[in-house]
Amino acid sequence: METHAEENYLKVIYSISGNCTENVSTKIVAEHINSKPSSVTSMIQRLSAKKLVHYKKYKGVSLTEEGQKKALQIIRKHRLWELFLVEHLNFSWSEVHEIAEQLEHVRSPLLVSRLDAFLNYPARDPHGDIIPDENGTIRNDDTIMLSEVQNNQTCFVTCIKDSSTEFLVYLDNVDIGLNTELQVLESFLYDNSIKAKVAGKSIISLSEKVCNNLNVRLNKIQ
Amino acid sequence: METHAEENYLKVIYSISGNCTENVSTKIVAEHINSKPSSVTSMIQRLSAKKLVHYKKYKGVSLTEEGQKKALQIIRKHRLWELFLVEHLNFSWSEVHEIAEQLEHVRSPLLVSRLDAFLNYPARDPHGDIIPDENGTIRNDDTIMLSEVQNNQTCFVTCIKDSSTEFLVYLDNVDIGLNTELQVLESFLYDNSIKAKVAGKSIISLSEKVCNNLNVRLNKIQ
DNA sequence: AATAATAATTAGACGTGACTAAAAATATAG
DNA sequence: CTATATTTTTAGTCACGTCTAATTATTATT
Repeated sequence: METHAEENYLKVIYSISGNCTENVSTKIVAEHINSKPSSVTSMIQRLSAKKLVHYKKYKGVSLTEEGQKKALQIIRKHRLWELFLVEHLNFSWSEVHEIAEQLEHVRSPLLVSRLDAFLNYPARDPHGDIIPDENGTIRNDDTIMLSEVQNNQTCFVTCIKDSSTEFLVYLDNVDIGLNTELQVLESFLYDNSIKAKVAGKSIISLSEKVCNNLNVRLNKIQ
Repeated sequence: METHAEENYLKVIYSISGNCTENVSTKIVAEHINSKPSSVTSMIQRLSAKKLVHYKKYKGVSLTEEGQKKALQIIRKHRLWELFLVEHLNFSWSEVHEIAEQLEHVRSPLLVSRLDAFLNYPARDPHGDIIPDENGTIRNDDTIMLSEVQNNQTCFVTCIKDSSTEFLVYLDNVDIGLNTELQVLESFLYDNSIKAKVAGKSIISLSEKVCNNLNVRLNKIQ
């Protein structure tokens, strides 16, 4: 049984390292969780004692199988609640993150499966992220980063990876959302920015950071 | 801004003393919250410093206006979530308490009002308790305790005051639930138990404790 | 390879919230 | 109205989770 804080650490470590479970530095975790490296170290040591992370002093941290499973349970809950909030309580997709951060810690396996059923066993949350199943499995898909798309190819946004308010506000401003069509016109090696046509209308420039935080699919229908 | 523990104390103090905000002893609070009197004292002192309770050493504790308002906000959330769980996620009324204890601490005024709207501004939760409004006001009603009903009067259960699993299991067992018809046949001064006809069918004996924990209404339709 | 810069860890402190054991106050009984 | 029983409070400890400051490793630079 994990505390809320422990659950948050697992979730953040997962979201930084992804499925590949590479080693993550104390500093990066601290930045993501809005705390200090020393706090991270002490928590990491506790998680290590619980065998939820692999940890070697000065060598960074990675999730154990067990830790990853727990992280994915939290992420599953987070995404199910987000979808509930958007679909049934009329929240917009940019408002739900903070509330879901709280709801994700509610402990009741039955509640999660009932919510899943209520939402009709959804595949993705309102940001387009795949919702892990009860076992923590994530269905494969053909999604790539916008930065990987070739010139003149057209693609569709499937996932906003960075869920910071700043990014969401930016995207609203340039009229990019889930399923928006993007045609890559030019890529600039100089700063890895691209020029793209948004929804067949406006032409704008997108920075490297933006391109790395948008996932897209080349074929329209999934 | 209160912690979860503080919120739980406010809620328990309210549910012991009720709207009359009478003084409550340390020991009683400790029993309700499943902790020790010394722990209660230290929390009470903190709540007192925050001006959420009136407290004089050795004289018990009562909620301030502010404290009562906060307590009612928590109770409002608790009851709204309980209703949501029963009406939309197919939980039975005896299963929801524990989950609602967690959901009630989710902090988001917008979420509460959206949930309220989603549930169509309900007046009562699945146990028959009145749901306080946004201002913490509880609508008056004509509910009395079963122990106050005269012989040969017929009444209908409006509220199960004790929400312990033991009591709920007991009620299931004797086929008493919300809105069940009860006809009081005899009252025994010896132990304040009564003999009653349940739903016009079985005749059973109900202890004083049971009679004090069931609220009823004399007219059928509220 | 030695030094400077950066990152990670430890040490020590603090607030929260609980506990036990002991002391103080209040209530009850003879 | 004492003596006893009960309740309440205080004192001291502990785990969680955070912080700052100081120390130790690692990495980058020259």
